[in-house]
Amino acid sequence: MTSKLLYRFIIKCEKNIDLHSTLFSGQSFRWILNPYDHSYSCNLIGTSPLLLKSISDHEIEVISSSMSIYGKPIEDFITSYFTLDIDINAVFPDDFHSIYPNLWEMVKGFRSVKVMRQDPFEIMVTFMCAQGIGMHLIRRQVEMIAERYGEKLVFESEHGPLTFYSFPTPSSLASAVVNELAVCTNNNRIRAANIISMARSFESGAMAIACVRSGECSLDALRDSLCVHSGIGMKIADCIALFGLGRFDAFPIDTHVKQYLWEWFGIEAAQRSLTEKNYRYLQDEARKILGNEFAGYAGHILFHCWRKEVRKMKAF
DNA sequence: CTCCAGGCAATTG
DNA sequence: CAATTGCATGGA
Repeated sequence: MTSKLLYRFIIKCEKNIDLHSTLFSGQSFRWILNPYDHSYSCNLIGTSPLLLKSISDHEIEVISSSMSIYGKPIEDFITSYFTLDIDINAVFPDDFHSIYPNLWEMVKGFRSVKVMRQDPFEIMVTFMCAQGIGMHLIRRQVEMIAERYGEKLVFESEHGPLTFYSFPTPSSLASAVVNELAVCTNNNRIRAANIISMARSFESGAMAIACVRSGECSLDALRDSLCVHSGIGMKIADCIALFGLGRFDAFPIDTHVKQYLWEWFGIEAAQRSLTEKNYRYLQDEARKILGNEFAGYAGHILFHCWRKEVRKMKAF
């Protein structure tokens, strides 16, 4: 099936946005970098492929065969997806730079990284694949899931055909077989079964309802409704809230966050293991430093800065 | 060879 | 409570 790319949009951003860092900062696992022209491409659930390219620090070129995505005009979708509506100056507390001047020198260069408002179901699946393995393997799993269970679309570009796979719908994964899905999940059958079970719940309504109400309820209540499902613990529930449900107050703590809470902020409890009690305690401590409203947004910028500047991690 | 990668759940002391 | 173990693979 081949169709032509028809529509071209230029999105203007008031603030600087670094597309590459944003798309490869560890929150999105399936954007592809096109080496020919340094554009980025992805095919979301039930949409036509999306091609993005930086025109300047303040402009993004968007090419799509459709005028809208998820029922929104492209401009509105991009603004929401990349949270261009969020004022970066409101993300870190006003006194942060004066309390941590040395840290701020390093962190401020990463403020163009955006936390995105991604699709809840896609985020659930991808972060359920992110347990105890490296970023490289996580990306491979998500790519394989899309190739095997998504819809194939081929577009003709000036450089030749480009093949895309949409992210699978909930019903597509709900009807998957454990042994076949496990091929895509690092041969981990437990993980595959958990994803199938979650997809069925999403399809039948329980998870969908939790998502619809996610903006109104407390963070604790939202996390509890997500943690009901096998394979979703507190960390992944917080990731779903932050990256998939636009809850920028959610503050997931993983090995990297744990490390910088000790190294940068001297929180001694961060040296101990992440038991449930300690996890909650560390979140409270983090909110004292980063505030409540954008704790997770700021935390992700710190996460990306830690991995790249301190750990010197090269992998996406 | 060992250790660690964006953990979770079940078991044991 | 806290600590340990199985789940799986690959790269440093």
